Amino acid sequence: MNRIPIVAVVGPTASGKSDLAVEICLRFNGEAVSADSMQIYKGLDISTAKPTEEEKKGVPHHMMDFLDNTESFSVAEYQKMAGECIRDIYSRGKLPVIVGGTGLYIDTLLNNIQLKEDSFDEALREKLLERVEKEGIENLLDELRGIDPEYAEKMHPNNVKRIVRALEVWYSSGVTMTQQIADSHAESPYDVCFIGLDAEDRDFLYERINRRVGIMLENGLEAEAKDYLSQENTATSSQAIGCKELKPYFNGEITLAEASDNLRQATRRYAKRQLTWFRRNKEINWILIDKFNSKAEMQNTAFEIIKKWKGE
RNA sequence: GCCUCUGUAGCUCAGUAGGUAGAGCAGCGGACUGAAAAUCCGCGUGUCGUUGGUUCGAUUCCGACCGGAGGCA
Repeated sequence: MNRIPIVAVVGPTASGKSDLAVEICLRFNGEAVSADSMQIYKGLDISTAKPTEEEKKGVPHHMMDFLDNTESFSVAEYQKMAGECIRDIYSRGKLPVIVGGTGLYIDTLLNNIQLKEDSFDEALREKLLERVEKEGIENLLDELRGIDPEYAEKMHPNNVKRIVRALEVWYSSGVTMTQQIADSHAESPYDVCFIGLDAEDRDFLYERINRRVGIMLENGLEAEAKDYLSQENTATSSQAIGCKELKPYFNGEITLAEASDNLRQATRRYAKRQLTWFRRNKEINWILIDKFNSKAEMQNTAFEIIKKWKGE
């Protein structure tokens, strides 16, 4: 099979992915495809650190800034839409460059994980969540033990989301979660060159995060959050770091200084979880951003990795 | 200069009637298959300021010194 070549730039927030992706696109005639569960939304420009038109340097960016924040979204839709984007970019003779920090989206897309059409039932999920309220989670976990003991074994009773989801899969499709995962593997139509950004010194990354949050506040994060909170919004976009942390400040419960500390901390923790996710991908070529004297030097290293992968 | 208080984890502090110590927060590690910037799980990381003394044994008792806070001059 003729696989589509793709470069994927991954890593924690504030590591410089967007920047590097633009440079890679310019150097290798590529177009960027965002893999970020929050940048898909219109608005939230500051809090999701979307690159500005100036920063995009004329490079087309896909899967970004297209969905109204009243709409919910999920990995299945992402996989479908991003897959179409990739084929389109490739058909025009250009290199698709995936860039983002949402590990689930990236793995599902690039590993071509097969998600069953009929294993998804939102109404059923609501009912199961009601049952959790009424009967308690232990009951549902017991039920799962009878259906899919292997998966239930791995579930902690506090893990309501996954227990409910496992039952949802069973009752909607008649297939256990364990079986669904086993059935989901398929050959990937992509030939991927993974580039991961990280810092050797964690504090270096955290400093960048702290600074970035400060800049966001200077650039009007407060107004953006206030505006966002005044609208209706879905579960998906309301999970973004930004509004959540500023809300108690708007309600007069904490000071702005406390809110911005919380904002920094939430972002640091997010970065840590992203690293945990990406570290298990052994195909990633890691670039340590604090080992370079200049941005150009770091970019060059990435270029070399891509050239080698292309066989140039 | 004298007196008093104080020094224990990255921070704020407990504690040990002498048997090398524990909470909160911070932090670290992991999981993740249709909510994923979400959600869940696990982990104290320490020359108990330094140095002598008493003691089988000192973070704990005593002395000196160093650092910090306050008071009297």
